[in-house]
Amino acid sequence: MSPAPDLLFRTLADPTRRAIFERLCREGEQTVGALTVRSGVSQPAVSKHLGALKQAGLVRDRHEGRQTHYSAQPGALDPLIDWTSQMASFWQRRFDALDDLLKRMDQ
Amino acid sequence: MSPAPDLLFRTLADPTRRAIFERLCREGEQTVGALTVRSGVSQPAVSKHLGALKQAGLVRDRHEGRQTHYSAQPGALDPLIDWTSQMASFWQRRFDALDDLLKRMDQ
DNA sequence: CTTACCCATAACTCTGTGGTTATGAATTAA
DNA sequence: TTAATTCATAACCACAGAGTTATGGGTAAG
Repeated sequence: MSPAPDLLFRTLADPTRRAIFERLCREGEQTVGALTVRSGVSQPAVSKHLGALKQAGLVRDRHEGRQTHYSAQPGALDPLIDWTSQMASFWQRRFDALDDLLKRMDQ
Repeated sequence: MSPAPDLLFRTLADPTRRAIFERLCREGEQTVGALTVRSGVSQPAVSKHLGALKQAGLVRDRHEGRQTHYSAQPGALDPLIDWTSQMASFWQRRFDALDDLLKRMDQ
């Protein structure tokens, strides 16, 4: 199996970090300074969160002069979608099996 | 917005706990003892994880004599699915807007 | 009744990590 | 050149929480 879901869950578990990612998804590319405003934490904290998001493949950075622009990398959520639908399918499969069993018992 | 995604992400972020949930999804209802075997941790640790999963609405417990049976509660993953598709839609919307802009500039 | 078993809780330890301030590197402005 | 800015890194602190062992409550078995 892919080890990807683990890193994604860990990275998105922190509310501050997830809020930053949500802002990048909603509002598009942002500089570190812009993200720091109304983030509730200091600029170094934001930088560390962005580093974590980048390592998880959730964001991309683009250097332009002395400022760095970050943007969301939506495709990185795919392993998460895969995992959830897989869990759902496991449940569905067992449900179907139970359904079959009940039908056969009914005969 | 629903505060649900936060609890779900936090709960599923721990590998041991997520593994327990995965086993319940794959193999169906299990007792605490059965889950402890090959979990890699002690029985009290498993109990605590099950408590966290229950509080997040991810599992149900059923008491039968002196043993407790736990089973996955798949519908609880819905907020996670909603959140991911919402993030994807934000991205898509901005992509569409950019697309429009480029089309208009092209005229 | 006594013993054995299953699970949950309590009490505690220790690591991971999110937060801070301080500082430096790189770039732009004066 | 000097000063001001933007961001990243370093060093440190504090707390959350995942793990452990010890123990007790409840149920089944002898």
